[in-house]
Amino acid sequence: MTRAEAMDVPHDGPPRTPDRLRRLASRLLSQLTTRSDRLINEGLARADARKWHYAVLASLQEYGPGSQAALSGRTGIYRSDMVGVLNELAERGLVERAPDPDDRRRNTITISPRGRRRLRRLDTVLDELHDELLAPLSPAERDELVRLLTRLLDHHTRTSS
Amino acid sequence: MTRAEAMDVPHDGPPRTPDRLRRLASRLLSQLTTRSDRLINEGLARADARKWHYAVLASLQEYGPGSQAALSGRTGIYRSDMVGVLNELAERGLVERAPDPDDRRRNTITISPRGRRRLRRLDTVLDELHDELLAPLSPAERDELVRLLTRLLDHHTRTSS
DNA sequence: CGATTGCGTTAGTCCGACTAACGATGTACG
DNA sequence: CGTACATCGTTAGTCGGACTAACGCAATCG
Repeated sequence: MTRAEAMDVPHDGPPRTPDRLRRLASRLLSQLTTRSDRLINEGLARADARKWHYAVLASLQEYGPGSQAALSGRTGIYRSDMVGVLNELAERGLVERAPDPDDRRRNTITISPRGRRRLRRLDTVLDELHDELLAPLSPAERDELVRLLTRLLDHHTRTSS
Repeated sequence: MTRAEAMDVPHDGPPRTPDRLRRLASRLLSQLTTRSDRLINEGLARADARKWHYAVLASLQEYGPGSQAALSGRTGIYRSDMVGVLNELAERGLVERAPDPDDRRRNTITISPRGRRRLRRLDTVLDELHDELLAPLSPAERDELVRLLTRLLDHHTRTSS
């Protein structure tokens, strides 16, 4: 059945990926994400940052101070992991953690001036990295990709979360 | 700058995700992939399979028998992890592992008739799962998505691998 | 008041990608 | 020929991300 196709790859040839796999959207997603994550993580590491840092700073900048739980909701970072992220941000003076006077169970997290500067810096770092990530696509195609991904993600978050 | 936007969410409102994050292609990819992986893994688990099984079976079907190293190359599974996958497949009688007479360092892996049946079954399982995954998109959009992802993946595999 | 709920935190699980090292074999070359 | 080097299968283990369990403590509800 597929015996004929085998002729395309005489004996040992380049180890090509089966067609069935290459067409699989789920596989394309995870393979690409692996590469994308590596690219982004390495890029951010070079700037002494991690993507969680960016997520938290952006969230604080756009929606103002909030409790750790609130940040968790906005960023998608699990509250269990939030502790560590905030520790890292606080160490670097990008964020301030103060007890909330209204509800002493929670901390109020505030972005510092240095945090704002940091955020701006990370914005450009991420821009460059995404330029690399999306290099083969035209601006229109990049938009289209983002549009499609957004629709899928929205669907799967509303439908099961 | 983003001070104005804060007005959209008065005091505590629904924990909405910052714009900066929602537009980030890398973030869309990893979030979506998390969901996609979960969907696929659970679906395959219900059929007593894992995606690696499918990858190996498909590779054997399309390119014929091969050494573990060859399968590693075709499927993208690390050779370290290959052992376990092949054990699982062999346990289920989907695959046969025989020493290669020409080179006694390697095993030749062959798909069994049962493996072929299995592959056909998994084909339809995956079809259904992808229908769920891509539900919000029209057929044309699904194609477009696959096209875009493929181009990106190809670019990043040729360019750094 | 007591029961329940929400918050921050610690610890730890699970899974996928990936590295290191090893024994057994095969290949190249002085 | 022999020795150095490469390859294959395998084991063990690292690392990062997503996620669960449980706890103490403060607030809130009935």
